[in-house]
Amino acid sequence: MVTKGLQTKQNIIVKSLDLFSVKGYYNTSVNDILEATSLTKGGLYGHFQSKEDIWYAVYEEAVTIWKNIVFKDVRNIEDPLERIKKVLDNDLRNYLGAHIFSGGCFFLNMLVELTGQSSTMSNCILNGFIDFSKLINQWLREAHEKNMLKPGIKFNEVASFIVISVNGCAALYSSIRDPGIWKLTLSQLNFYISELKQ
Amino acid sequence: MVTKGLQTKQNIIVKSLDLFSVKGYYNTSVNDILEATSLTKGGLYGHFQSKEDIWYAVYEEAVTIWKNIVFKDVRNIEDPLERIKKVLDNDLRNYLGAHIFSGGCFFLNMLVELTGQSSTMSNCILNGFIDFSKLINQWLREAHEKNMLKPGIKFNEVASFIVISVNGCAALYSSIRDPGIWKLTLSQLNFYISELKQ
DNA sequence: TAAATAAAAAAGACCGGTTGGTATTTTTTT
DNA sequence: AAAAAAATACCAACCGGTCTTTTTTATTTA
Repeated sequence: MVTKGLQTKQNIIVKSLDLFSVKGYYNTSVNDILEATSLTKGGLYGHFQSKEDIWYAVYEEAVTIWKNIVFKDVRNIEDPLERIKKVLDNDLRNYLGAHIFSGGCFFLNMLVELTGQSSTMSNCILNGFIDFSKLINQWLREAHEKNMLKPGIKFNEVASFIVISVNGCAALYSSIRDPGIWKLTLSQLNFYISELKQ
Repeated sequence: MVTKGLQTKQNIIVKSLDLFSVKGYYNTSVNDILEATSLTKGGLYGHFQSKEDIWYAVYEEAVTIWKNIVFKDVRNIEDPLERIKKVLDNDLRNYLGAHIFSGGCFFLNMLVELTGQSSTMSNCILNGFIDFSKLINQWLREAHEKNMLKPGIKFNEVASFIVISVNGCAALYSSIRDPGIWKLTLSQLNFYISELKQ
């Protein structure tokens, strides 16, 4: 059974996620969260010890949401390169382009804001990107072992470059808000991947 | 002759540029600027009317510095594709990789932070990126007119994709601080551009 | 060249409002 | 009736910004 308290806690997380993605962590005040949740100080601080604690809960929630979207209908794809293309399509079309978070990509926004401010928080984000890059790297190696790639391809560099491009897209799309941005990124990334094939 | 006041004003701009690039605009307090410049409230507000006014002056300064680095030894390059490569090399190696601003790329950091907060300030940054993209677009068209490119290349998409990738690189490099990041971006971007040739 | 003076620059005290966070009391669920 | 949840009042520190006074700088005059 879901108690009232857990419902409230979840609501704090969901509302804060939206606020953080739009206004950023530092420029979102605890008061903003109180307004969004119709709570008072006492009500909020009964569920979390600090604003930073809210952020960690928000991060976990964001990861869960992101994974559900990005890895949808992916694991069953045989061709590793097609698998990568599908993940990128999910990420740019169904995550970024679908405005899952009002402020764009929560992770990119937070990485940029928190770098140089809080190493624990920014490392949290960074590790997520590194894991994502490692997964693509692994799929590229799989493609290589199936003799699908040109010789001399550096998997880790390609994987990092893909993650980098996706994040650059997130940065510019959040600001421009023209679907052409993620569409062009998708098509150029597909071109780039196709040029890896032999 | 350079008066004392102009020296102080320039110092405020330089110190604020560094602070904004590291801590961000909102998380840099006027007090931080006072500490960095060894000024007091009265001394600072004699030169600028508001914190936002400081930001605009900082932006102008950052643009000047960036242009001087990125367009160094570029205009005299005949081959338009080599010209693009040189600009990217300057941007990633001599601007981003050389830590011209302590916090990484001032423009990317500000775009992410200010989007959704101040449309006037974020548009200021955005227009800079659009101009940069237009310039690359123009050079690509030049390459096309010299029959250097494969048929069917969409110049504006390629130009946007290059700007997007460079910004993604800035986001991740600021956080990871491993030169491998901008080096790999450079090499993959060069590969990508080489695949545009016929 | 040195003193006088006008103007520029900087100092410092102060303002209302907001920040994240705490402790206690009241209300609502179990 | 016990426990969980929420409300309320409060805190010191800090926010961006203003105003008046003092100090320094630059210019003029003797």
